[in-house]
Amino acid sequence: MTYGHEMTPDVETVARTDAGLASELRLSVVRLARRLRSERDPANVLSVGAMSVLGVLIRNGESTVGQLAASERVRPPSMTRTVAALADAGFVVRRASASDGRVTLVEISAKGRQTLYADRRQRDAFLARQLAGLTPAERALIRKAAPLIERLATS
Amino acid sequence: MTYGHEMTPDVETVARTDAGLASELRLSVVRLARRLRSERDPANVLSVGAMSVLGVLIRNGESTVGQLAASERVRPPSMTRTVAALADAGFVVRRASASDGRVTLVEISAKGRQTLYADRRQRDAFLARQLAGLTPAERALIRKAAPLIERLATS
DNA sequence: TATTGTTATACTCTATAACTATA
DNA sequence: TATAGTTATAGAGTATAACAATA
Repeated sequence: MTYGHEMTPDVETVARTDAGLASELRLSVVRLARRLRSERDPANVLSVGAMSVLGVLIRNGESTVGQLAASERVRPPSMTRTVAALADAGFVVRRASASDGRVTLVEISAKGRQTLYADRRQRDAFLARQLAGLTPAERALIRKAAPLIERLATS
Repeated sequence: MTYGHEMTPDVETVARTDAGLASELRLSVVRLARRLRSERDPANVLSVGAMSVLGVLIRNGESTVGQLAASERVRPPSMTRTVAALADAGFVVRRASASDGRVTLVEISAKGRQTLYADRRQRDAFLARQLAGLTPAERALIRKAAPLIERLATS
C-alpha cells in the first residue's frame, strides 16, 4: 500500500519521525471526530456527551456523578447538568446512596439502553459508508489500529 | 501482535463485522480527540478551531472566508468571527479582493506561522508520549493507519 | 475539615436570520 | 437576482465560584 503521486498528503509533516507521526495522527483524528459530529442527524435528542455517558453506564454499570465526570473528563457541575438532562428525558435514574448520603448514584434505564443502541447504529452509518470506500486490506489495517487508538486515548 | 486477556476491550461491540468496525473506530477516535482537547495547555491563546484555520492557510495559501468556512465545515458567520479573532491577534491579514469586491482574502502572517508551529509542537508532545508507550510494530501500524483516517474524514 | 454534589453565573463556539455591498 | 460577507441574536456545552449536605 503506497501513497504515491496520486495522493497529496493533507499534512505538511511527513510522518517519518515519531514527532511527525504524532502530528499527523492528531490532525487526522481531530478531523475525523469533527466530521463525525457534523454528520450527526440533527433530529437526535441527546448530545454526543450525553450519549457517551450512557455508554459509560452500560460499560461500568451504576456510577456516581463524580465517577462519570472523571471518566468524561469534565467538571462535576457539567456532569450534574448532563445527568439532569438524561434523567429528565427518562434515560437514566438517580438515587441517593445508602452508605454515603453525599453521593448520587446514576443508572441507565431500559429506555436509555434502547435509545443508545439506536443512536449508535445511526451514527455508525456514516462511518460504515466511508469504510466501505476502503479496500479490504485497508479495512483490516483500521481494524488493528482501532484498539491502539483507544489505548492512546485512555492510558 | 495480539490483544489478549491482558486487555479488556473498552467497547461492547467486537469489530468482526464492518458495522462493528465503524462503531469501534468511531468510539476510539472520538475519545482520542476529546483527550487531545483536554490535554491542551490552557495558556494557549487560540482555540483549536482557530489553529486549524492557520493550518489550512499554510496548506492552501491565501483563502477567502467562504473557502475557510467550507474547509472547516462551519457556517460563514462562525468563520467571520474566527478570522476576526485571528486578525485582531495579528496571526492573519485580511484584504479585499481586487477582482471581486465582495470577497475577503485571508493570509497567514509570519507571527501566525510561528505561533502555529509552536502550538503544534506543544500539542504533539502529549500524543508523542502516548505513542512512545506502544511497541515499534504498533507505531508502524499507526503510521499506516493515519492517512486512512484522514481519508475517512475528508472524502 | 474534607468531600460530593448542586446552583449561580459567565465564557466560548456555533448556528439561524436579517442586512450590506457587489456581481 | 444571486452571491460573499457581516452583524445581531440565540442555543449548547463547559468552566469557576459559592454553597449545602454529609463523612
